[in-house]
Amino acid sequence: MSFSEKIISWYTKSGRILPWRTTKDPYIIWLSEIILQQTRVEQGLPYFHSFVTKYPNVQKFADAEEGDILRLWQGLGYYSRARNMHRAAKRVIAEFQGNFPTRYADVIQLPGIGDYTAAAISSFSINEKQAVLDGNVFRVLARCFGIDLPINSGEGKKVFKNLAQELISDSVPGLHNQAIMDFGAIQCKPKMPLCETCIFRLECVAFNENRVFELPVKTKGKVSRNRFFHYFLHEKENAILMSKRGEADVWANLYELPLIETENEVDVAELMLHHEFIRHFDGAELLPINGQIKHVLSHQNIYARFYRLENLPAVKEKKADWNYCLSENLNNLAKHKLIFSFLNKYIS
DNA sequence: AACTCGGGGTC
DNA sequence: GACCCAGAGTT
Repeated sequence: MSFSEKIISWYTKSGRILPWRTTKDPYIIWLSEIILQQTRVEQGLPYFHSFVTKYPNVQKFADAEEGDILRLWQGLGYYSRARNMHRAAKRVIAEFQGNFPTRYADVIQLPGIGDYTAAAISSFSINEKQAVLDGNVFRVLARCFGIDLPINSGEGKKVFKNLAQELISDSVPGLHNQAIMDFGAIQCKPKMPLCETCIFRLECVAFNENRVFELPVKTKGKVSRNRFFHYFLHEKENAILMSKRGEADVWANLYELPLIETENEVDVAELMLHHEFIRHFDGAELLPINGQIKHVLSHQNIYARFYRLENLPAVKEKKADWNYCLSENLNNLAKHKLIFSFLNKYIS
């Protein structure tokens, strides 16, 4: 039996049953694939259901407001995925007459769709022979074939891509892609892989050379930087002063509370002397609401503190991105996790 | 090639 | 705390 036949045989017995696997509709497949980028199946599942329900076809998606899409995406992270999806949907309407493309060469042109997602959509929808290369495939191939090239290097990506494309089934490439990814997720897991019951025990290079825990190899990236955020809760007549973030930084376009960022940790007295604080909130009392909250992102550690602004008759200089939002309308705004966790806890 | 972009699970 | 997850876009 070939590698492909073996892995498909494993999959038909032990694979997962997932809602997007029962369709050939490229739009539904696209929805699931974007949601699952760098996201666990269990984390993405509820979002998949809400998106399919609210936007059952690409026309509905294209017609939506970006704010509504972001709000539905709220809490999932990597928010540029949602914005790119909106742009992609509009282009499907304009350039493909609303028919979501299926060919690799077509879908890879759309924003938010790279090599992995193009291979997934084209192989799942029309069985185009395009091997997917995701974290699971890297791991399975690195171990089975004993490849120690870093998976995040240019050479490594090329070698793994060629190998994956060599191994893929001629007759059922879509099934093969599903199978190898499920195999990586369930059997050939990053930690505690199930080698004792593995169908590749006899030929797996890593297993036979006792190198399972060394593979795959990945070169380390830069260490996270630390940032210190100070958020201000200012309530006025059942409304809360909210701020919309810009395009450049994390959480682009999402709503939060007015923010002052400092280079280092500062206490309340220092914060009240900060030039931005004086510019906007001079004269107000500052009541710390909680201690320091550490919010970890993949590339930065955010140390956040929240303060209540008291006895502030009016904000002196209101930034353009600041607006009062009635508390009953807070749910209409797409907020990032740090903020909606805070609001859920401290605002009734 | 290196950096940036979230949030959550596992060990 | 370190690593990983159905990766992609920008510099």
